[in-house]
Amino acid sequence: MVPGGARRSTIKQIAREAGVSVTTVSRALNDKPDIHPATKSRILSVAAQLGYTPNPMARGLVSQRTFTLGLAVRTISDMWVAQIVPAIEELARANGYEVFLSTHYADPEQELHVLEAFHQRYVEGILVISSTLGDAYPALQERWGIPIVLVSPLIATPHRYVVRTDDVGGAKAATAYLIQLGHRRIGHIGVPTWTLPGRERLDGYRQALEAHSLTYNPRWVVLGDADVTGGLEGARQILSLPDPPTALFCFNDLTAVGVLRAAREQGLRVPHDLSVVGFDDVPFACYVDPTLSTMHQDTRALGHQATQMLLERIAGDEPEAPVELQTHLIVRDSTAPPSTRLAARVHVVRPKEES
Amino acid sequence: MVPGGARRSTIKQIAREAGVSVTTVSRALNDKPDIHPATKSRILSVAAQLGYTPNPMARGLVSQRTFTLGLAVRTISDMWVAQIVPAIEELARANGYEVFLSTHYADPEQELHVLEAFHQRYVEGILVISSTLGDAYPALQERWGIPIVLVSPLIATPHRYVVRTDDVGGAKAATAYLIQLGHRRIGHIGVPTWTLPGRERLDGYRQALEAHSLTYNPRWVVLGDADVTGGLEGARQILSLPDPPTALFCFNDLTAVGVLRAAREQGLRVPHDLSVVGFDDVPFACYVDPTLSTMHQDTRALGHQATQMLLERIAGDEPEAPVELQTHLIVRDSTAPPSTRLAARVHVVRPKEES
DNA sequence: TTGTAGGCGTTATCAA
DNA sequence: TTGATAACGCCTACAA
Repeated sequence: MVPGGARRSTIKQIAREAGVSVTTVSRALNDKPDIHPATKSRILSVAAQLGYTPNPMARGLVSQRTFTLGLAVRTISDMWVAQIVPAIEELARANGYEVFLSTHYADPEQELHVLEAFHQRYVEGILVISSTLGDAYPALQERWGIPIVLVSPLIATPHRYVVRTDDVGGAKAATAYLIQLGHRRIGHIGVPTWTLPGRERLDGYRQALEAHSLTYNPRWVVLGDADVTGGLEGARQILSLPDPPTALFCFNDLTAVGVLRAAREQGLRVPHDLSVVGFDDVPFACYVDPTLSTMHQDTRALGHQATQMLLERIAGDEPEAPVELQTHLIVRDSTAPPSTRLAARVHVVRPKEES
Repeated sequence: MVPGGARRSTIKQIAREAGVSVTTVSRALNDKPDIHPATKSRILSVAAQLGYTPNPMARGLVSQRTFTLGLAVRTISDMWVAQIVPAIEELARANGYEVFLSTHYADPEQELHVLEAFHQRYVEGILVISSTLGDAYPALQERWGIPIVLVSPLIATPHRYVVRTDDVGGAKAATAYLIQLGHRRIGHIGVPTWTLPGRERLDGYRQALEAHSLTYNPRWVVLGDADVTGGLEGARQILSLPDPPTALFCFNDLTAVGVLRAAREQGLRVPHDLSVVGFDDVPFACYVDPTLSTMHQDTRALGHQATQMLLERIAGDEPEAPVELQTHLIVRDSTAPPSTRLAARVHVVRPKEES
């Protein structure tokens, strides 16, 4: 870098310039009592004129604080995550914290690396979205002496400090909604049950069926990847059954988009021939065709609450935990009462020349 | 936090434990010469056993280094950005740097705040994606004494240190491709020209038309927002013209998705009645229906090159700058040779366009 | 090959 | 109301 511009002013310089001691400068800068208003304002103006900014390292060295948080996410290229992150960053920043961001790609080994790197950087607290370390957190916390808060863990964990979505409830509500529309044959495109959300959304789905005395048909349930391809393949499989369901509750909006494609492949019109409900309510849910009915997650609240919890714990308080946020149903165009395929061919809802 | 786990070991403790001075410990830890292999290994094992991690603040205080980078992005909820960020983070981390992430929402005031916060945190360098401060960077760099590197600035800038995409070239290639398919009436759904990408993609579009002796029809160009709604509204306007184009080159994939919806609204089949080309090649480009032909941007390279440039400048080197990365066309299902449907709606066909 | 001493910029504890 | 002075943890001359 160009030399010359780099030199920073210190309290020592301010002290010299203002004709006082560094102690007095420190007092003025930190709004401490026992200082004459006149000297204080003089010092402040000198500081401003010198463009002084305190050195966080020097400060941290004595105060043992870094005002830094670590944030580990599975990937940033996930719209659900991408909505949570800014909420965290904003609240952290509003409290004087800066946040280190890192990706763990749902790999426990990588996650541990990331967390260790955070610890080495003396972060004051760690936030993990879609955590995969399960049992490890209480011990890590204890060992490192810093609080760890989990947002929607991917794996079940004994850790108390968790902010998550009520997946069971959301899945139940989504399924109940389909039942209420009149569907009796409802399938589920899910993800493996070793993941917490996968298991719980499946559970919610089953509970809703049970609550309405509908029998659970395992052939209407396919567990695959939590992306478009997963939804596509799962739906292909289910829709080629001799007795396919008339509605599908999908793990998330991505899988729902895959289902939409599969339906199109098979010449099924959504929602007329097939109703589809997603989960998450990511931004593009209202851009696909048809727009997606889905369970809305308040990602902003998720981020805020988690950060809040972390900051409270850093402050030494004991926040209420765990926190579970509710979802709510967003009805768009991918759901409707069931009809038979033949009837569907009579009504032309949308011009659809293909197939 | 639970007390007890918090205490960190220091070189002083290691020194005591190993029966040497702190200097010797420092030497051992930093691979300095002039130390007996035996003492070194003894010290190292003590350090390991104590779970020692150097205090970056103490270290930074003397070395004047933080090994921290600042990364300001417009928003993280943009798939294009979300692809660049991990590339930056990975390379930074591989070089021992941690990165602070912050959002500026394309607001110059907020961006300045963010950059100032970075400066106050003593970051060693700053990366800005979609920067909006235009003229300010050289002065900020000079004043703060730290390098700033821009990734695809939103606003034209005299700043040298820029890594960007060849927008003109990409737009030209996209348009040329449509021409080559046989289209003679090609429109553009763009964004305002006070943005650099907006202006350059429009320029590229016009250059391609000119190069093929096609006249530029201003009514076939609508500038709006760079999102789905922008594309939707722009396409509605253009497609309701008495003589609409048979192909549209869109500012990005989002606007292209909007165009797809508008086409559907009007009962137009893509690509049969209307060809659509996007820009960016974000992941969902191959999930929409029809899948989107688009100009691929190498977001990974964008992030890597920018980080590389920044690290080199931090190291005192003078990297080649600016860097411009090429795009390449991805042909999917949203483009085809023109057919007669829209042409039929044209009342007067100028002979020139028929050729 | 090792150790001593000084300082990085700041805050905290005392005494003046 | 102020100012020495001693930390905080680490590094780097310089001395031994």
